[in-house]
Amino acid sequence: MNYALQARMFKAFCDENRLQIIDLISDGETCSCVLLEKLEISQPTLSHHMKILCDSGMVISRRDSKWIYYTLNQERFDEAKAFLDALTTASGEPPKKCVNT
Amino acid sequence: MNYALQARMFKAFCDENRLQIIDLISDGETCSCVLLEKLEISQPTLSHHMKILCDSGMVISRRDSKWIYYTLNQERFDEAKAFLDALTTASGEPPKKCVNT
DNA sequence: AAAACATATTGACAATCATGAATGTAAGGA
DNA sequence: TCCTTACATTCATGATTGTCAATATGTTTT
Repeated sequence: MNYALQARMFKAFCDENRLQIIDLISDGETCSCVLLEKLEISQPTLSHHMKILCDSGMVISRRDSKWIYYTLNQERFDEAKAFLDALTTASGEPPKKCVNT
Repeated sequence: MNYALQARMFKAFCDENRLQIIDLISDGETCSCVLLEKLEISQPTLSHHMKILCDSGMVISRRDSKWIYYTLNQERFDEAKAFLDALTTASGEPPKKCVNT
């Protein structure tokens, strides 16, 4: 099994600014300008993080004339949690003992 | 609120090799040598990943004479899942609308 | 004490990443 | 058409990361 996709998914959660963005968006659809107001980062940096969040599928964007609104993709978060559950559950295989006696 | 600790926690899940290690350990206490046998990485690289996993608190190590055995710290995984739940749940604050009209 | 084995640390390197200044693009208003 | 606003992209830079060879440390065996 290859874990590349899941590793990529968790990269969305590896940056404090992205975690704060997710937390803000979790309260409801949020405009870029509100995020920019609350985070102490530049506009290009915010744009960079939003691209990562959208590419990872965790966040969905919607354009309304000049503005862009973001929402959480709850399905993907559920997938992340389900993956963590599956990952940490014994998969039937008995734990192989140390190779050397 | 500061998300530095949580961002650090998720870094444990950001590498495919570490995800595979976690998956292997989830079947039961596992020796370094077994991990080294199953992963296609060098011994120093494995040691590096185990250090990250232990420092993040997700994995616990135990020495038995020459060998070191690893187990998952299930509590920490539960914390991670609980954090994801809290993060993606509306925190009461109504979503602030776009600053500009 | 010496050799063999298991794991950790150091050092070097290439790759990725977060950041912001400058610039580009798209949309609305004058 | 020009100007302003909102966001994206490009580019450069410093920091972090994953990797392995070489070496060190700790443990058991001979």
